[in-house]
Amino acid sequence: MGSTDVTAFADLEQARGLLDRTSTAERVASILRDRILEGSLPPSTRLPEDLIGQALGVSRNTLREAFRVLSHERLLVHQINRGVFVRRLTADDLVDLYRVRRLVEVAAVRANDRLGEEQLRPLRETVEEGQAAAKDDRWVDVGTANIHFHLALGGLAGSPRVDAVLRQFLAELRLVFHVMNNPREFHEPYLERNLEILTLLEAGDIDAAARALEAYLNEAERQILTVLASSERTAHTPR
Amino acid sequence: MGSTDVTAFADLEQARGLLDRTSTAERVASILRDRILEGSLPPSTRLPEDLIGQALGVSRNTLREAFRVLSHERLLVHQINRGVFVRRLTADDLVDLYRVRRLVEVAAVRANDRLGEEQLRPLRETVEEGQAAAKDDRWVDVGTANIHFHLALGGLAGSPRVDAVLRQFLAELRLVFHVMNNPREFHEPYLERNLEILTLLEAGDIDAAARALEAYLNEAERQILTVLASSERTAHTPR
DNA sequence: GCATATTTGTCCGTATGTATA
DNA sequence: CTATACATACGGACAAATATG
Repeated sequence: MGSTDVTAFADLEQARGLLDRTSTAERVASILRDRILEGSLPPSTRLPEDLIGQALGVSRNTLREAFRVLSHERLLVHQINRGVFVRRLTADDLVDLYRVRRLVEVAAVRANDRLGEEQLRPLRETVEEGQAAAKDDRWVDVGTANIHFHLALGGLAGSPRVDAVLRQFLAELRLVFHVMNNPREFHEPYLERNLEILTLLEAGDIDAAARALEAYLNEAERQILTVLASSERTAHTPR
Repeated sequence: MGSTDVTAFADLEQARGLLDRTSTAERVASILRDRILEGSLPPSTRLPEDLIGQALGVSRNTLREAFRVLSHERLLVHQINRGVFVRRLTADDLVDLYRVRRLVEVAAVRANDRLGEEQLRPLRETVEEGQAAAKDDRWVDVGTANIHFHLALGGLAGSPRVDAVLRQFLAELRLVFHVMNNPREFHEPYLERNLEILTLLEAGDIDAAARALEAYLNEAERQILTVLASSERTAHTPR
């Protein structure tokens, strides 16, 4: 589309094109964020300033700025005089994340008496995104589409700030998805449940959709919690 | 407790005591945050790195780390190659902030079927905090107590993350309170309304309390919006 | 438990680019 | 349009904290 081929490197030079309206620190944060969310930097990974700085070709100062924002996003934890690590979620974190999801997503759905076409469209699109991924056995992408569906649900609140916080919470949640080592088994069942919620919303039954959503969240929480509990016994949190 | 007297300076040396578990950047962020929220750094104020760095006795690198976190908290805006400024809220921001307040605070209240004593206590304390401040004509403190009351309402969700985001949104909101130049006229009426909400909660009428809260928020939004609209015509936002 | 190596925290100097009087 | 002020980003320095043999 642009000059030659862009898809190859997802690195620093990426956004260096015509509109360089972002600082180096932001670009670095973006790269690290992607790496963390896709799982190539798993929880508890240490990120030494020297190493990462050289790998990305930026100075330590710039890198530290990027670390600050990712720490604020709760994707990294900053331990003073020890460095930064990829966050490892505890069971408490997981419980709290589902608590806020229930609060925010359900409230967003209930914020509407009925839904117009422009509100339903993103929901349909993300459901289809998941179905398409499933048909090609791209189960990790199914998980991503699932997150997009729930972001779209949150979008029903019609609030940029709700969008932002929900996006951040769902990103945080992805940190724990990596412990689910069978992505198909984990993500596939939710395809149907998302469709169910969508169908209820299309039928105008907001209340039933909200209750289905709540049930969905409760079950997902319980499912992850069992896996997480067993994995916490083996790998202990670094203090 | 420590060496001599500590209460005098609220500056850098503040937390330098026994437990120096915070970095300079965090302390700087904390100082600037306080200055912004108390209004001594009003919206649109520019914060040149050199000037502020010298004033606080920190290097520009450290200061930039602090700027990053405050930008992420939406108290500063970072304009590339131009520097950072204290955020000036637009009418859209205000509308969105009240939208999320309605969503989060009301949902937090409704999250409980009935309230126990440990849940009511912080609500009572913050109401009393406001009444005490009013009796002494400390109207700015009345505003602070009001924010504390609503934080306590959000606390009914029982979620650290809800607490954190609500705290941040209410901090952001304080940016606009400064345009209300008569703090008494602005804050005094809410004393009674907070008490009303508390009384309903004590009576166990969650639904009525939630509706009173919603009405409260609608009215406050409208009130600020009129003042803000007139002030926006005079002082224009710097792009 | 100690001595040493590594890494972070913080500062400074400086070159380059960008915005503005 | 030029001059000036300022932000961006880098690299080096060193003390203090932490990890390692």
